[in-house]
Amino acid sequence: MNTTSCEVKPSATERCGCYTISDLAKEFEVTPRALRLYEESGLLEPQRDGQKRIYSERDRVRLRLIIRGKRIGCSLAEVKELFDMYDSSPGESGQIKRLLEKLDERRQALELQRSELALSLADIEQIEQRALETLRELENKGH
Amino acid sequence: MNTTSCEVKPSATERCGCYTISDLAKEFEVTPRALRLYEESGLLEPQRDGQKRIYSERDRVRLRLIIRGKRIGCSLAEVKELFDMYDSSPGESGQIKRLLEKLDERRQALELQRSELALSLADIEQIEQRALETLRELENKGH
DNA sequence: CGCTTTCTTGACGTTAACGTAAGCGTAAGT
DNA sequence: ACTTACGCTTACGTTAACGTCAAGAAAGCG
Ligand SMILES: [Zn+2]
Ligand SMILES: [Zn+2]
Ligand SMILES: [Zn+2]
Ligand SMILES: [Zn+2]
Repeated sequence: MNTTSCEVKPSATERCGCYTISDLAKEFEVTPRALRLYEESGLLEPQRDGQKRIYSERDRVRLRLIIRGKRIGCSLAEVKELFDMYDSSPGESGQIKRLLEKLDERRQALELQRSELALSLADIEQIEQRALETLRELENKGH
Repeated sequence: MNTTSCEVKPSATERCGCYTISDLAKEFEVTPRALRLYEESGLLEPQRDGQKRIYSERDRVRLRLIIRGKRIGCSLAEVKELFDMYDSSPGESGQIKRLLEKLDERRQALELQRSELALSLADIEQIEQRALETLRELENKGH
């Protein structure tokens, strides 16, 4: 951010660690609308300078996690579930164990995905081979 | 199917290769509604006995492919695209080349997915390790 | 001062892939 | 003949994750 309205008043040489909504939107190639949605879904909690949202470094880290989660097929609700557990766990060993269970669930899902993905790649290879054969036959006929 | 209304009149010892909508629905654990949607989307073309749909072995094979496609994140539209190309290609070398291109596209997408999936698994491992450490510390304090 | 940009809060629109009836016909069992 | 099961079409409902306006507030600029 680094504007006059920024509370932090950093030195000239270093960034203050504040981001506007479009700062993060550009950096992560998402729209401001998406960021507001993530907030509405309880995934981000930016501070306010008047009405304007001010995102901290922590928000930025979380946003990275959200996007990573989305890319592996997690819904926003699932991401929130993980965030909540991770937030509330420090201290409670029960929560940590539940977190570990959730992680195991997700890992199993991922490994299932991986094996199906391998099958699909094999399928593609097979179709490709047959298509290549057909192509060669066609070219031989051409002579 | 193997009913009196079946056109095929197979011998008693072998199945005729006809399936009702609920036959396939049960076998693949999808609803009849889904099968009708796949038909509406141009992915299945069952014959009719009056109004009733009669699915052939070919339809069954396609259904398997549809489901496999869905599980790796293909939309119905993408599946249809592949079906169409695969159907129209026999003979046309141009079509075959386009098919090969499409296959390459999909493989690239799959391999991207695979690498992101690997990253995610690594992430999970890391969080798991930290959680386990925290857990051990808590248990040590308990004594 | 007006102009432009960037932000805000609604609120409604969109797409995919079905779910969920409503209302009716047909077939099999008893 | 009555019931139960299954199937059909038509059509509206649902969820997720945004997109797309509209209308207005604050702030920098010449
Ligand atoms: Zn700042
Ligand atoms: Zn190959
Ligand atoms: Zn039959
Ligand atoms: Zn481990």
